[in-house]
Amino acid sequence: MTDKRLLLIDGNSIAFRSFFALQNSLSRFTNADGLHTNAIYGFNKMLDIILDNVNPTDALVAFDAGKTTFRTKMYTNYKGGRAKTPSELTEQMPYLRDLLTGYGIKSYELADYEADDIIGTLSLEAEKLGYRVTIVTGDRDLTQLVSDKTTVAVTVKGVTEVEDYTPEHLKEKLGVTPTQVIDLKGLMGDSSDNYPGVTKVGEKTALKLIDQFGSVENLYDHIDDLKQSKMKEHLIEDEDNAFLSKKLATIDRDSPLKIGLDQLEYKGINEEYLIDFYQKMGFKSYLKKFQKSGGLKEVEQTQFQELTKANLDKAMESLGNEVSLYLEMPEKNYHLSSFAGFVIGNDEKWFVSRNVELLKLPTIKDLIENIDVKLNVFDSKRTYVGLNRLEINAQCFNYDVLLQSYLLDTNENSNDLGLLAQQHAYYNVESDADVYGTGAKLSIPDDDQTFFQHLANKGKAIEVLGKALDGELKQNEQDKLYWEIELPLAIVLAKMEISGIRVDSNRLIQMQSEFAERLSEIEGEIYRLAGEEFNINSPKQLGRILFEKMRLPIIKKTKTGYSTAVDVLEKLRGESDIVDDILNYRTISKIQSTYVEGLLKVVHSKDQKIHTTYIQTLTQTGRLSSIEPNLQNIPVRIDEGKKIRQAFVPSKEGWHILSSDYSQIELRVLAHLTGDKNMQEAFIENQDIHASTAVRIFGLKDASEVTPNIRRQAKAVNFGIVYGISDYGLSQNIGISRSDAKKFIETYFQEFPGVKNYVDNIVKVAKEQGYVETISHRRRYLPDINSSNFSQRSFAERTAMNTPIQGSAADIIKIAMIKMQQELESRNLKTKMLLQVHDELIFEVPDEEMNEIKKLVPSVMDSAMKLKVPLKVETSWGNNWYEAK
DNA sequence: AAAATCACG
DNA sequence: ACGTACGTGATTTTA
Repeated sequence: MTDKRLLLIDGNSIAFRSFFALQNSLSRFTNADGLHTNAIYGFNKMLDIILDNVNPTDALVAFDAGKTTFRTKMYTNYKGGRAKTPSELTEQMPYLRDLLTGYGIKSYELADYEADDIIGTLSLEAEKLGYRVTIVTGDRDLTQLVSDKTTVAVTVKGVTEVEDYTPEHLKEKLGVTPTQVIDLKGLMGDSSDNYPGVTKVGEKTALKLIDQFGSVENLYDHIDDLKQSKMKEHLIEDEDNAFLSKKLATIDRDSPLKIGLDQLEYKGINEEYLIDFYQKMGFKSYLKKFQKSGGLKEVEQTQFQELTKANLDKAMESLGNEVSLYLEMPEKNYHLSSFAGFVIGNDEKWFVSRNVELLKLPTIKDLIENIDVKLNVFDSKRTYVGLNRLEINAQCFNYDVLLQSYLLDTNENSNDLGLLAQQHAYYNVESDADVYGTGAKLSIPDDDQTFFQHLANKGKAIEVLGKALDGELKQNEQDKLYWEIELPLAIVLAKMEISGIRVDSNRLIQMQSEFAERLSEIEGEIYRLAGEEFNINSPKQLGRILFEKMRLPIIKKTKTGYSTAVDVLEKLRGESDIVDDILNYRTISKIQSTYVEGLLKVVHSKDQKIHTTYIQTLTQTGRLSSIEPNLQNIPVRIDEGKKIRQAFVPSKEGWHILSSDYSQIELRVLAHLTGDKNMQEAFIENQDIHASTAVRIFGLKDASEVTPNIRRQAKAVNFGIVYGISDYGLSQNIGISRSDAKKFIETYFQEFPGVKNYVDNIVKVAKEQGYVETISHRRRYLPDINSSNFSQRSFAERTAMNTPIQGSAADIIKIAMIKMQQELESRNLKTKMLLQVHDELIFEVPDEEMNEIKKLVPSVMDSAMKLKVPLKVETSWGNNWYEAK
């Protein structure tokens, strides 16, 4: 006897399972080279679980060798008609072999044979020698191999859960013996392998027949015993098929392998190889395991010295005119965060301290404020704001590694320098998460050595990466984008955040009690109509009331139950008065919780202002985003919500709020990018663009024939074009049939041939180069553009159309903001730029500057970039944001 | 942590 | 036949 345990894995089958299990997150699983990695990741996960369970002494992963096998010779249609394997999976197959090498597991394939046959042959051999065998597959056919020595683990859903088949389990579940699995397949056939079996005989019937006769052979020996039935006719007619199918289903347990059991020893993981592989694949979670076990390559530690008052002057003197600086603010919100310490230095000289007060001392402050000293940082906006809070005014930022990385690839924007460095193949700095912990456990180490070392490593990482990424930006022709737009913008944004916007808290508090009163009224009415009290905020409970208790028609379902979203409720309006009450309740409670109460929470008590944080390195298109709080989605469409804007007031008595917004900027960018003459003409002649679109697509004589409804439809078409149009989307949006929507789009493309041409071309460009660009060479990669998955590919195609439009509009307003800030400063104006809302800039203006500003702002904005059509800017002002509209 | 909903451009 | 409009963030409930 032996205590050997052999693990046999059906490689193709598990790869397929892994791929499809993680198909929804396909786009999240790509490495730096754009290779998809979901199947590899899933395979790895499965391996870990299986190895842990089986603890094998020997192991092998068997793969299918190619398209043709001895089975295709028997039956040409074997596995015919199968959908082609998605290219996203095919490209991963070679790397699976590398993964297995890293795990110390042999992989094997044999011409003319399938993985099943390899597994069948080896398991039989092993059984003879007394091994225990475990077979892992996603294919239940292999259960024909189970025995008292061999278990077959079939994946249930995904790859993490398996069902273990033993002879007993097989009997219990299907009532058959292992060899009868073959008879079963013979009778029922296999649609995925494309062999027929007997007509109209499925699993149920086949099991019944096997229970009765034991085998296909015996069944046909006694076929006359069956009483006359359709089934009997089919059995007789398809006798050949039954035997053929049985043969096809039979695993060859004597295939001519050129590998023997003695070569399958499971050697265990090759750490160095696997770490290298994981780094190539970008598998951070797997890499982490090694870090914990201490197996990861040693981080090269940067030398440092603690900075003190005593050595400060000499230290700064040694640094020259380019330094890297990292100011550690552990909390996310840097307007409020504590300061944990800093590192400053270059080359081999790195100085660290926990005491940020040192930064205020002359030599170091002078260095940072010296316009000739270049500062390399990670996140210049954060650093600027932090230093500003210490009353230090940073002057000359140079490399901002976060910003550079984001411009190179919008997805590489981690706020953790260590993680971001990894994405650029720099490993000599750990992630903050590893050194400081995360969530509730986040804390700066008490131990100086640990903390200082990490800071020093960060300084070095910035120095090395800043230079490297600068080179990459040049290669991509993105250097102007970085130096002339994004880097200067970071400081403009920092100044806007620091200025903040004054909020009249008393106004909000007054609104709070008004809304509270109305909410409780509506609440009472809803409870009365529903006949009971329940949580109106819970879609689940609301769904039960509306669709079960009150029996309103079900319009739409979500993953978890009934949908109660606005578009559904709107259709139910006539059914019961409760619907209107719910809609009202929703509107008001949204305003109350998110805006009235939400904003009150983030007003700084010190200055009665809100200081948002703009995120410059997040969106896929180049827009900004705004958090804590989001000041880019303050209500405006519904008057009740819009009143929130009354609480946004100037910071000084007698000043006004002024707002300027670009009119139709995205359609103007579209007219520019597409070069469409008809569209350009409309803008050059300053026509109402939606009306003129309506004239064209509805074949009207002139604008006088455009009714509001027709204009509304044309407007929806224009939006559709910008979003990457589909007939379905348009039909849903304006409530017309899909075929009508299709006609609209066709007519649109006839009338605007330049647009049609652009749409076709941009998709082609995206497919060829893998990314699209804005006017300023902002880049967005589209890894799914060649996907075999229709919906992923379609999504990528729509984003290919939309991103250059939305992104170029973002470029334009960013340029305008930089010029605007320059003008305000060079003219020594007191006016402050406060907010940006994608196509709109908001200022607070002292009365004496109003005349100048109301001309200056639009003129800077409309001249920000020269397009083939004019840019149009509309301006208004008032005592608060509500009035400035 | 994910899902549902709804606020904005 | 597939299953959709593009880009965001905050709040609440639920698993």
